[in-house]
Amino acid sequence: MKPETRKEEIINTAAKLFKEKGYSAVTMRDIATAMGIKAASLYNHISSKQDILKDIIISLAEAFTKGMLEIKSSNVSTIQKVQAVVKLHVDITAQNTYGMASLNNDWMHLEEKRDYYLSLRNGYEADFRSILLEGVKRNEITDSNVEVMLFSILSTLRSLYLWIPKKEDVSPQELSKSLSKVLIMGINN
Amino acid sequence: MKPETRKEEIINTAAKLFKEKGYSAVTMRDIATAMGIKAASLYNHISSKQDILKDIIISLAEAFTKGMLEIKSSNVSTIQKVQAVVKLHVDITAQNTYGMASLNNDWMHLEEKRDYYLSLRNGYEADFRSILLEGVKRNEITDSNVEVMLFSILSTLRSLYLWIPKKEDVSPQELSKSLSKVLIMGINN
DNA sequence: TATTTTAACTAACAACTGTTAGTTTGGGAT
DNA sequence: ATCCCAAACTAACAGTTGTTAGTTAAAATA
Repeated sequence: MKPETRKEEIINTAAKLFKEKGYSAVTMRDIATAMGIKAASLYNHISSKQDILKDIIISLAEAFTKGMLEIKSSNVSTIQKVQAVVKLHVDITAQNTYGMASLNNDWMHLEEKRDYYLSLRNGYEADFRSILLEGVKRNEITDSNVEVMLFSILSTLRSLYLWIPKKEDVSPQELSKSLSKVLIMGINN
Repeated sequence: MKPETRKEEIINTAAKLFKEKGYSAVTMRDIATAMGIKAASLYNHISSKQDILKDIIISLAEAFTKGMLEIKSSNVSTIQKVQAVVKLHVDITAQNTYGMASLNNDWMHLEEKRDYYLSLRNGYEADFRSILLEGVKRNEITDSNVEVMLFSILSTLRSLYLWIPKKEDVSPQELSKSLSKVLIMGINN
């Protein structure tokens, strides 16, 4: 089913530890011990500690960028686009909750790739903002503070990695649906 | 106006650095250099690195607990209670954005005080949950997934520390108001 | 003026960090 | 049987870590 390579095993083990303690607090010896080997053996598969972080973060960031590109170019209502963004986050996060922790909290420790990551992130935010602005223009979305809406929705979606593991009984489909409802309709009756 | 003690100066400098790189990546020498002194000199004022973290986090966590206690015991509508919770977060965060970063991201490095922090945090969440449940019972709040509402609102409020510094032109009053509106009424038109 | 306190300093420590070099082991291909 | 190679190992490195001990200069107190 899943012929996981040794390198992928290292990356997944590291991501799990990074989520618990953060990148800087995890040592190569921690990762190795968790796998039952010695730290030096890790270097048969990866080139540096930073390389592990890069592999975790960049692939996720590119997945988000790719997903946003499809949503942006789709010909549907603004509400449907927002629902698609919610689904994108739920799906990617459900598949890799550990990696999402690093994406959110450890990106500043990317050295060479930091600027590239930030450009992807800024582009993503800009795309989402323009979806919302278009929705206001089309009268599909309240004409109040778009920045606040953007911030509120993205904050919630970026925190999913903390919450999904605690609610394993909820399927991604259900979660996307109820989350979209709350974000779009609010909580009042 | 602000007769800041040397100890407070250390704590504020540390909090700023902790926000940028995380607790583990900041060294005592980093903190000292930022203040123009040597690392060993810090120990005339604080007892350990962990002690700095504890001072940052516990005071904030207790401020939230205290604020929630007042809201819980106030005799107002559920919507007004939610608005009060939003205001509580905006006010505390606006006053100490650096510390809020540690509260959110570095609490796992509290050693002796970790369990105490977690008990405050869990109590806070439980109180907020019971406010929402009461609102559903009173028909003030949609009878859909309360856990999703709780998660969504708290995620947004806990991310304020990232957003407030970028929008310095927005006053806490305005922010509380527009944020409450988005969280309660949603974004649809 | 004499004395105590505050808050800085230098020097050093033992432990830990990421990483490299060189070696060994065992299984698959020739 | 021989070779190859992936993947583990041991040993060690140079630099960094939080922290302590002991000292010093200036400011506050007596």
